[in-house]
Amino acid sequence: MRRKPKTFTIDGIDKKILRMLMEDARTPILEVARHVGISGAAIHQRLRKLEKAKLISGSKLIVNPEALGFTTSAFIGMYFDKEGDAPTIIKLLKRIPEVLECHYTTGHWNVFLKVLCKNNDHLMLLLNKLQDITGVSRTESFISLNQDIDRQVKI
Amino acid sequence: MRRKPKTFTIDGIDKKILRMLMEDARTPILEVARHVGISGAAIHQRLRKLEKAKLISGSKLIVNPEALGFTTSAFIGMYFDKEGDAPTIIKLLKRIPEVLECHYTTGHWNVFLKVLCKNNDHLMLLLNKLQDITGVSRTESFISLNQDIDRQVKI
DNA sequence: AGTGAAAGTGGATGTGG
DNA sequence: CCACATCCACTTTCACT
Repeated sequence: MRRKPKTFTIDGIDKKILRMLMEDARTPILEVARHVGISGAAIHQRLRKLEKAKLISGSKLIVNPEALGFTTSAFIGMYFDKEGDAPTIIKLLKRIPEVLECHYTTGHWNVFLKVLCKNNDHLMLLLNKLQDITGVSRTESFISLNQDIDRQVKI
Repeated sequence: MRRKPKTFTIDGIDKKILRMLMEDARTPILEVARHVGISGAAIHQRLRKLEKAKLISGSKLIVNPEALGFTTSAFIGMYFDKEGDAPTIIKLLKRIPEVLECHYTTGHWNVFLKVLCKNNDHLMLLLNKLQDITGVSRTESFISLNQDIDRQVKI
């Protein structure tokens, strides 16, 4: 199945709308309208257009993990015995809530995870759990002591 | 400055509210109310309480980078000549829009980046730019071929 | 594409249980 | 901590430009 080029031309007004809502998805449309200088109805139409073009894929409430006691974030590179084990292992990883991201990567590892734990003890338990998965030969982990940048694609 | 333990007790209703809004921050409060079985006013009060407790740190419109032509995501580990160069280098990294995340890490690297580029050529240019930063001695990069999991902390 | 207004719905708040 | 009722603001749609 061949797809057309998915890139979509958006103008300066679209950019302003997106930039505002990327910072706060609950900003009232009328406030956006005042900011960009067109009517609320026009903003509404543009948002529908952007959604239809799949440029907007939703909105999320952002929770602060630290307030829930999750203070240890880490990256984990995993080596598998066989490349072919990947689908099965990934299915298992999806069931582990501490795993926030899972990437297939080039380079050293088969997959690369971003995980979130309450503390170092919790992370140790998680590492043990990951290493016990059948088909996992080795893991390498890197604790994130501090995250200085966290943002989306620049519009 | 010593801080009290920031963990906060949230009950099952709070969890249901958060889970719904984490999937779609624009879900009407009244719909949440119907779902959890209490009034809209009560949901509103709980949300204010959760915000005051810093458990909610905002909401974001999620844009789909692929629809904008950004199809190459990668991780980059960076080595610095001196640890002390970090603040200066991080300041420069903040000005590079392709850098979406920047983590101080234990282990191999001084910092670890998540970047987003349009394609491999674009990534190459970015790597050159990063390597040209004064104080950067070496970089290692891992292209994410596919991301299978992307979520927030489990409530 | 954008405007303006109309109609419906949801958000915010205070009083009371 | 929650329900109910109120008021105001916002969303959504439509006819027109």
